[in-house]
Amino acid sequence: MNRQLDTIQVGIAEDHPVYRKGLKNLLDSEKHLNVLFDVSNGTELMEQLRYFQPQILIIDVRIPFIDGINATKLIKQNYPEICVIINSNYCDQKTIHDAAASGARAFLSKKSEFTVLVDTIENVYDIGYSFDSDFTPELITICCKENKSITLAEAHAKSLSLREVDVLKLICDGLSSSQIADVLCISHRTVENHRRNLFEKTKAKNMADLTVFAIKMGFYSIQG
Amino acid sequence: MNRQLDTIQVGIAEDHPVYRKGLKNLLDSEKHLNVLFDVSNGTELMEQLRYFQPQILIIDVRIPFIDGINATKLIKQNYPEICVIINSNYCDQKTIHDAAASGARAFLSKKSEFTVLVDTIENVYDIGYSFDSDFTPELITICCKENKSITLAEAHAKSLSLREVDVLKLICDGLSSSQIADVLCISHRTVENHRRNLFEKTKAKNMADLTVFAIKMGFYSIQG
DNA sequence: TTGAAAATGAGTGTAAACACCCATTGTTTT
DNA sequence: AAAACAATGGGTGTTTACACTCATTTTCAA
Repeated sequence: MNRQLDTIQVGIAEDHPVYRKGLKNLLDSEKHLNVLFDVSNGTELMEQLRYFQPQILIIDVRIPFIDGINATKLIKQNYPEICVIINSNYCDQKTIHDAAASGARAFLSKKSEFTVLVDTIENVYDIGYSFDSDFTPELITICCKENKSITLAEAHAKSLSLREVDVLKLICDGLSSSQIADVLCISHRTVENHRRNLFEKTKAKNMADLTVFAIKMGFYSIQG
Repeated sequence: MNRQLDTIQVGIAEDHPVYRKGLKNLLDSEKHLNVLFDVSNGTELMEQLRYFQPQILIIDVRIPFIDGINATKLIKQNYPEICVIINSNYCDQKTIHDAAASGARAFLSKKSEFTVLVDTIENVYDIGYSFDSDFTPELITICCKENKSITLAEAHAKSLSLREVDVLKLICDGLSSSQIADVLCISHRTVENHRRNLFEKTKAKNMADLTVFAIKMGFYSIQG
């Protein structure tokens, strides 16, 4: 493997802007790496993948709309040649196991050094996976087998449509249905329909409940 | 203030290597900013400060050995001219309050855009602090000068009564006025009165707005 | 101990939320 | 070509939120 000749195409899905921008710069400054795109949520990720297929994807577990694990499942089904590296702040057994089961080729703590990240990318590119010694062969088998299957419809049933997210954010801004209608230039009846669908999908009982959901899921961010 | 002529010296204390390295690069690439040092924990930070005193310090709340809040207290005592910007993943009321009370000049969410970070650095450099609109100048004065313990809610025009907080929490649980009345064994008219007072004191426009306030101020906690 | 504020309760409204029903149009999946 | 779904819009209701008015009792601090 002569890396001098190869340039590895990388994609980033990460919701913290500074981390994302910083990581993109760091990776781009590596001669053999090129960042094809960087996105802040799961929906954007799936959209980008329609047009750009990097060899390596670095995905944070907690990203909005479609989380890192579900995104990985989708990617394994629709773009099986793309290798996903799951990146997370938390390294509990469940997270790591879920990552492996979803089809990720590597799990990386956010506490890792940058050189470890680069090594991981190279390992995944070269031999297809990179799990550290905590990973039993069974786990690797799990991640390499195509056992888990998830349909796009299933993922979308759980996730919200783009328009629904627009409405949700404006609800959290404290706007009424008619105010939201004005902002989005649509009928207030349409807004009510979106809101109705939001209630159905989120199982929220009212606006307060919906707001808590939005914040919990990262659709709406407190403090800026 | 002609920023062309000034180069602001910045220090970084952040335990996540990739974030730290990425942030350093991003800041260094700004013409008017220069990163004097970047460290991964509180002990290293205090050691570096013996030799290098940046004008601005960006400190993560959760760093090893000496956490961000205690480090800020030490810095306020020993290097009062250094302006600390507290950076955190979590933006709950307690964290923000602790940051302000420890003598930090700004609080910044890790979900903020890089441009917001740069703006914050410039604001702190120019006018000495940068808190969002929830922080009144009075609160900043109290927290920074008198070092008095005060909650954000207390700082609000009128603080919330115990009963109002009870009602606020139940609103966030998604209960209607009559459901809250049942839980608290009072009339739904009383609940409406409390809710009315809550709107007055918080300047919220509706339930969604009120919920955002409750979470922002730490009356209601998301992380179950 | 007196007066302020918290906590309680109510009458009468209007506006908004929320629950059902329904349809059309365009895109994407199968 | 058919099925599924997103996004749009509407009709007709009931319930709840929210605005403004008012009063009583308790509690706590000046």
